[in-house]
Amino acid sequence: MDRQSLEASLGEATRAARALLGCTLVRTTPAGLRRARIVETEAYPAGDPACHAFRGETRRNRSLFARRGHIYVYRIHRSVCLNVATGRPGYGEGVLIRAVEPVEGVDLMERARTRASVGRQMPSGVNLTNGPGKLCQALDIELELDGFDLLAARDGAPLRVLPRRLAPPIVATPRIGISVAKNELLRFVIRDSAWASR
DNA sequence: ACGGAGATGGACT
DNA sequence: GTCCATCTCCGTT
Repeated sequence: MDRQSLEASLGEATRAARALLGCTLVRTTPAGLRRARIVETEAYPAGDPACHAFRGETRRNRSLFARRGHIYVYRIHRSVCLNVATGRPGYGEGVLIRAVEPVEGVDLMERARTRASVGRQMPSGVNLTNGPGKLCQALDIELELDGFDLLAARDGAPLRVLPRRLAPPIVATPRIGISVAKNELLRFVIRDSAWASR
């Protein structure tokens, strides 16, 4: 099977996970503006047992079934994770954003991470955003943003994604932290990025 | 009402 | 590598 038909069989999520690499997340809060480049993603296609939508739609995973571009934000232990839905309505699938590279508003990110890490070592450098929970802390992404439509967002919206100029070099690896479908190459990283999680 | 699981992060050995 | 903090949702009672 060639790569195109393989990706087609895995759904839109895989293409989107690659396409999001190099794009810029723009976060606007009363505190100011933060920008960060996406350097690591994971695809969770429809029909994948590791996908939160695998067992059908529930109140929690509702946003994964929304139209392409809606975000699915959920809590895991003490962390919050950010996903972008990629399917047509009724197809639960999406992309987990696993790491970003700070571009603007680093001071705000440091403050947000420090606030969320009271009593622990102050996060800095790559440690600011090199994990799915860390980037949500740094960008103040909370559960309230669950269901927000990224693609309808305009200038000044709480969260936007801006297209990249050039397609970056990409490395595919197995996904991290899951208990099923561990061997699928559905984690995508910008090659040699220092800002990836591992 | 209750128990368990979870796409994690941080501290520590 | 190991441990565990601490929360939400979900399936079952």
